[in-house]
Parts: sequence; C-alpha cells; structure tokens
Amino acid sequence: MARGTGTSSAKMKDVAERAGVSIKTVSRVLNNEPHVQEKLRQKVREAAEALDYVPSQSARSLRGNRSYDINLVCHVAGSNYVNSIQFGAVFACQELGYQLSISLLENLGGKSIAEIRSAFEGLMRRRKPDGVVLLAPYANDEKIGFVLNEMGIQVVRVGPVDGTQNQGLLVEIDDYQASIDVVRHLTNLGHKRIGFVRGSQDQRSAHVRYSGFCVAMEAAGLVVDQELVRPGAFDFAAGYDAGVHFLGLKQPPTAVFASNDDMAAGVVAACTERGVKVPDDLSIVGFDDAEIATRMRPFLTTIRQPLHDLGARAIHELIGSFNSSTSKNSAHRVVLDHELIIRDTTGSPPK
Amino acid sequence: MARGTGTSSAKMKDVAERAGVSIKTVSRVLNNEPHVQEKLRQKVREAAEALDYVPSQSARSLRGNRSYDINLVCHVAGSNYVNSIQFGAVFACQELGYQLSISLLENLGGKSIAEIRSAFEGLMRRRKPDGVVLLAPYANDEKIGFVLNEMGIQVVRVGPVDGTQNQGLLVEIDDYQASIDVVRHLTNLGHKRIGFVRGSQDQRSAHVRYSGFCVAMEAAGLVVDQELVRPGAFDFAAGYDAGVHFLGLKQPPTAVFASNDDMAAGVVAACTERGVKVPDDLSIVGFDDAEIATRMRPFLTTIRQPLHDLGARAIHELIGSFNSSTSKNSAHRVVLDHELIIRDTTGSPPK
DNA sequence: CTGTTAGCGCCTTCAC
DNA sequence: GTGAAGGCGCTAACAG
Repeated sequence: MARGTGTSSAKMKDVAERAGVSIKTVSRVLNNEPHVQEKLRQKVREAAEALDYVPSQSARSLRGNRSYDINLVCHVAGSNYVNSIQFGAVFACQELGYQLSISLLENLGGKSIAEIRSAFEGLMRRRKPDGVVLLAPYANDEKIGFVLNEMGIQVVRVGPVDGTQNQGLLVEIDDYQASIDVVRHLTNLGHKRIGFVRGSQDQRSAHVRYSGFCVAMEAAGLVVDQELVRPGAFDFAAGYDAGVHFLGLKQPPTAVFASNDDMAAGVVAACTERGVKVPDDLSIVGFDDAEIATRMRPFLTTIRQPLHDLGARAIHELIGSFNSSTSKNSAHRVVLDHELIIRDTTGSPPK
Repeated sequence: MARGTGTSSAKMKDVAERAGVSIKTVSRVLNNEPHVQEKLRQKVREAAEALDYVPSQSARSLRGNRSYDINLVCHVAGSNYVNSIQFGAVFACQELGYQLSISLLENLGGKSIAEIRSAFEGLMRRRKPDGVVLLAPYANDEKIGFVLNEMGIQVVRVGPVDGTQNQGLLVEIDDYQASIDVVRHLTNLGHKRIGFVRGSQDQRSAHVRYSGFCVAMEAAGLVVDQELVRPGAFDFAAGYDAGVHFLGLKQPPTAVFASNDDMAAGVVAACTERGVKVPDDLSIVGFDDAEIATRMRPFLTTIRQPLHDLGARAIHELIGSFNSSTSKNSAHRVVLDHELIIRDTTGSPPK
C-alpha cells in the first residue's frame, strides 16, 4: 500500500527524508530562498522530482495568508478584446504558479461605494484573491479602486485611465498616439472628409481615441465635421448604424475611422449591403486587430493592440508587486507598443 | 485598534466566544449539521453575522474538504465557442457560490497516461478543484477522464463523446440530428450537389456531424461525392481553403455545409472574393450560431447551439452531483435543444 | 548555513 | 447534545 498509489501525494516531510535534510531546508529550496548550499539544493530538487512532489496550496495559503489566486473582473459581455487579454493572463498565471479566476460584474455606473463594496465582497468572500485585474469599463472607476484598496487587494488596470487614477499598476498602449497614426495614414492617402465612430462613453479609451483623432485632424489642417462624428458602443450594430448614416449623407465621408474592429466591420457590412466598394468608395480603419479583422473581406486595416501581452504583462506586474519590497502602493505604468496594420480596407479617396 | 479595521477577519473562535458556545458548535451550525439546539443555532448565526465572519477557504480545504473551486480546462486557443460556454459557466458558478478558474492545456494527443497525469497534477494539485469541466478536444479523451477520476475529481463533459465514455456527467446537443436538419433544409430547397467541410479529427463532434450528414444524404437518395468532402480544423482558414477548392471544381456544389460557423464564414469569404453570389450561386450553412454568423454579410444560416446554457447547465450538473447522495460516479446525460436558424446564405440552387 | 518549535483556522475523534 | 484535544502541510521565528 503505502505510497505510489498516485492518489495521495508526497509531503514536504517525505522530500526531506529522501534528501536527508530537514523540512525547513526543503521549504527554502522550493521557495528559492538563499542560505542553502548548492549541493543540498540539488539533492532536494532531485528528491522532489522523484517523489513528484507538489506543494499544497491550501497549507501554504493558510500559513502565509496568501491565496495564490488572481481574479479577473470583467463585464457581463464577452468580447474578443476581453477574451484575448484573459488568455494572456491565464497563461502568465500558470507560468508563475498562480491561478486565474473570473468574475462577472454587472455595470456599476452610478453605484455608491457601499453598494460597490458589497458587490465585491460577495464576489471575493470565498477566497480572497491576492490581486485583481480590472478591465474596461471598470479600470477607470475610482470607486472600485478605492474599495479594493480598502480590502487590501492589489490592483492592476488594463487600458487607459483618467489622470486622477495615477496610482497603482497600469498596463496599456498609447491610444492617443495610435489614433494619430491612423489619421496620418488616411491623410497621407489624400483623405480630407474623415468620419469617426466613437466608443462607449463609459470607457476612457473611447475618449482618448477621439481626442487623438481631433488633434491629428487639426494638425493636418482639417476640420472635424460634427456630422461625421457618430456615437457608438464598441459593438457591431453601432458600426453598422453609423455606416448607414454616413452612406445616406448628401456628401459622405471618403474615409471612416471606427474606434474598434467590431464597429469597423459594421461599417463595412453597411457598405457591402449597399454596393459601396471598400476601399474604392470608402476607406475604413478599425482598432484592436481582433479576430474579425482577418475574417472579413476585404481584410481590415487597423491598429494592432498586443492583447495577449497586455494580459500577461498585467499579471507579471501584479505578482511582481507582491514580492517587491516597495511600498504596497507602488505606482507603475507600462506602455506596450501598438502597430498600424495596413490591409485592404484603406486606399486613396475616390476620383 | 482591535477589529473593525475591515482587513483582518473574525475566526470561528471569535464567533464561539461571542455566542457563548464551543468552537465545534459553531462549526456544526455553519455546516448545517444536526444535533444542535435551535436556540444555539440562532445565537451562533447572529454572532457570525455581527462579526461578519467568513470561513477561511484555505483552512477548510487543508482539512480535507471542498475548495468551492471549479476548473474549466480548455485548449490553448480561444474561440467564440469556448468563450461562450465559459461565460455561462462563470455565471452559474457565481450564482451557486462557487468560483470558476481557467486552465490552459497543450494538446495531449497521443500522450501516455503518466504524462497526462503529471500535466493535470501540475495544474490541479496546487489547489484541487471540486470539479472539472472538460471541453473539446479533451471531453472525449478517455485517458484524461481516467486520470481525473483517479484523483477523485468529479468531471462534467460538454459536447458529444464516444460510446465508451458513457459514464459520468455529460451535457450536449444532438449534433447528429442537427446535421440531419441542415441537410433536410438544403434538400427541401432543391439542392443535390452538397459539399461538406469537416471539423478537426480529434473532436468527436466533427465525426458525429459528418455521419449525420451522410445518413441524411442517403435518406434523401443522394450520393456523398468524396470530392465534395473537405477536411477542416474548425477555423476560418480551413473554410476558406475548402471554398477555394469547391469553386475551382469543374462542377462545383450548389450548397456547402460547413461543420462550424468560422469555416462557413471562410467559404463565404472565398465566394465574395471571386464574385460568386451567396446564396444565388452557392448556399452555405454553418454550425454554432457564433458571433460571426451575424457579423458577416449575408447573415449566415446555421444551427444554434445554446452555448451559454451548455456552460451553465454543466456547472449545475456538477454541483448537483456533489450534494446528491448518489454514488459519486453518477452518470447523467443531458441533451439541450438546438435550432436551425435560417438566414440569408441559403436559397434555391442556381437555374 | 541549517534544524527545531510553534502554530495558521478548521474539522474529525472521542469523551462527557 | 455538546466540548476538548489533535493534526492537515506548510512556513515564520528563533535557536544552534
């Protein structure tokens, strides 16, 4: 009987015995702590390997007051954006010995601090995560940051955030510059009447992209015609509606910049239905380089956001902050590179 | 100082003191065990409430009980299919007081039991989940089922599974019947030359859908021309390739049934590029009713799979099985309804 | 540099 | 019906 059944696993004690050292030494080696001879290190590692030893997370958390759990809070609506970030995050967690769990949160807009606190406590009661990843539209909510802070949970935000939020961890791309890049691409092609489809008002990125657009237009000596600026909600339907609107205009734009790919695809769909040629009659640019960008025809010109890396980096920052001796409220902002991907939906303006 | 800081929480001991009972009594009450006077029950509950007591998950699982954690194992490639199921699962978990965590697993095809065991142990032994949700392509892997079973982890599979696997929990739709529905729709329209794009060979659903296709063709008195059956991998590119192949044939099919929406969209894209009209020249049907089905033009005719419900139901079955007194290996199979959604990619054959 | 001692918070075993 | 010990596997604190 004894061991070897595969079911019951080896404990630290077993490893210690097999390696001929004390339990504490095993603990030291496994946690990469200093003050152990290289020889013993080897021995312990071999013993652990041979016994197929896996540390018990429960025991560890109980003793160390850590859960080794990171929670990704997202909105109750799956999108390729969220899923890609999540994917990168799970991957990084696995690599670092953490576990990623997912929470869904209803829209909290306008809720009081007390309500928000209770929502989070309900969510995290069972197992308090060591850290939380906040995605749009929650990344920019200062109340949520306050509540989490109060609960002693470290936070990392992904995506642009208000100036007032400039504390804590942040991982993003330069949305502002990316928008400028788009407009520049379009004006280089000779476009002058450029339409814009905005994102959801409750997401900071929507505003940053719009202001980048405006500034770049101005820099190019062009005016922003308010008739060519349409509201949106980062979804296909909004893009489609905007497209229908643009095409119905007496003087339609020759190019449209949509704040994300789903909306750009919607604009293209409106064109396709009406026999408007893309890019011959209308150039279209998106933002994100989501899956849909290469699953539509023509292929979408867009800004590539390294979604996978954003997620992975967020996790690395978070976990790094646990181990860093810096004050727990270490503010750190990392900006990843974006890239303009020129495909088939942009060209010179008609005639 | 003392308590009230919100950060440090009350323990069972504190509750016991406040209620004037022993620790064990508190434990009994909180776990709804019998043999406690109603009076004490009340007292304990009040004390717990007043102290805002939350049991420590780590201590609980260390002592050998449940983790209230359910793990969703999926392949290292996000897809709308997986994400939709996951969404339903998270939602259900939240409702039932469980937490959903995600694991990514490399393809295990052809690996030995020992290798699989070690992969899972690495994944789960850190914190053993109470249950695991297995999605394609892992749902049908009997070795994985064996290993998990050996580890004492309850499993629920989503999607079709081999006959040999007829033990344990299973949630699926009737893929076979759904395929028959598709062919019937096409033959009713008058199609006789019908092409088929297969799914990944390692997923059971691919085979079930194909055999449904064959049977229905035969039932309609049609032959399955092997030149019109193309391999696929459930992704856009495979559909596109198949489409290119079909359109290059001397005698192309008048309709194509692709085993999922991504591939159907690929076929449509091939048509769009070549100026082939859908559905006038070629009818196309997909499977899943994923996001892309309504983000492409024309809208895709497809089979709707209740992905959200499949995920939610899987969780309910799993958690239900924990509480049921039935033997732990309760086999249960639930089949959810599918629906043929007729949109704009199907019509009568040309001429 | 290494080993011993004491719990972390909970639940099970056994007395009362 | 209820309570008092003891230990799950690990690591912080202190010896040696």
